[in-house]
Amino acid sequence: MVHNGGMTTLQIVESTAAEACCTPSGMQVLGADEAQGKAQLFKALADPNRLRLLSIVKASDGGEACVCDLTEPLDLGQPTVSHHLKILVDAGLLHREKRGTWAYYSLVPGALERTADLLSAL
Amino acid sequence: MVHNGGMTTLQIVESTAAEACCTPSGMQVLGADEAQGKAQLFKALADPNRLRLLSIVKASDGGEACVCDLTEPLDLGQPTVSHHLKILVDAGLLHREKRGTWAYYSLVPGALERTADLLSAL
DNA sequence: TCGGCATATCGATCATCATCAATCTATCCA
DNA sequence: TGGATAGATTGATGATGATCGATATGCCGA
Repeated sequence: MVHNGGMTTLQIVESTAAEACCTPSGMQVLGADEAQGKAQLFKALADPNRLRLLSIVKASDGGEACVCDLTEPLDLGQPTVSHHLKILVDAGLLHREKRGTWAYYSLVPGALERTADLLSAL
Repeated sequence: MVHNGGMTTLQIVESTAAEACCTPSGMQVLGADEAQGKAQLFKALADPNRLRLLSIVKASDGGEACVCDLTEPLDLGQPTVSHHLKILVDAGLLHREKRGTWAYYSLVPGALERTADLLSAL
């Protein structure tokens, strides 16, 4: 609100869900739909155990780890770890590959960097 | 877990709460305390309305905005906006300056960039 | 000093989330 | 084929969070 009686110059840019992840060129401030999608990504990062999962996977030999690698260091039950991994996969941060009995998780290349860019581009 | 019967090579590095935000040089994976602190920061970003608040403040004239600038575009009640702003201030992302009756909020310089760096450095 | 305005805080409510125990599915091996 | 193992799914529970109405605080102008 401008206290000299003038109009505010802010422009709210709305967008459809389909284009929620690509930024319109003329955008001034984040629209509701884009904000929703980006918040979803940060929600995936807003848990200490999920941050540790990403860190352990990144530091693991070969850049991948299976669930049994991740249960012990986090001191969580296997279903809970599996649940967190699913959230990270759904967010596009982790990749899941099943080989035989084991499921191997690895970082999606560039995903963390793209997420970081979201912040600078806010 | 290494399936050839050998020991795992992962090292968990713990740290006290006091040093939760500075990364020890020899660190391999995120310890529980560091993860806690970093998750707290991402929690502040994990809400679409708070992302829009940051975006509006950043795009505002002079880089600052008061609560009455922010209530209308978000279509939220004033107490709710005030609540979100407090979370962003507590997270170190926004700065609050009271001038007369109005409270002006502005981005903490470099805060978003530092948060982005947390991701690349995971 | 008083009334009005901007903002903050409080208390309650409803929704979301993290976690676990139990169970299910799929794969491997004997 | 049957048992064992890795991982996913389900259902329940306790905790955390977003939102609002009501109220408190603090500042300004008459």
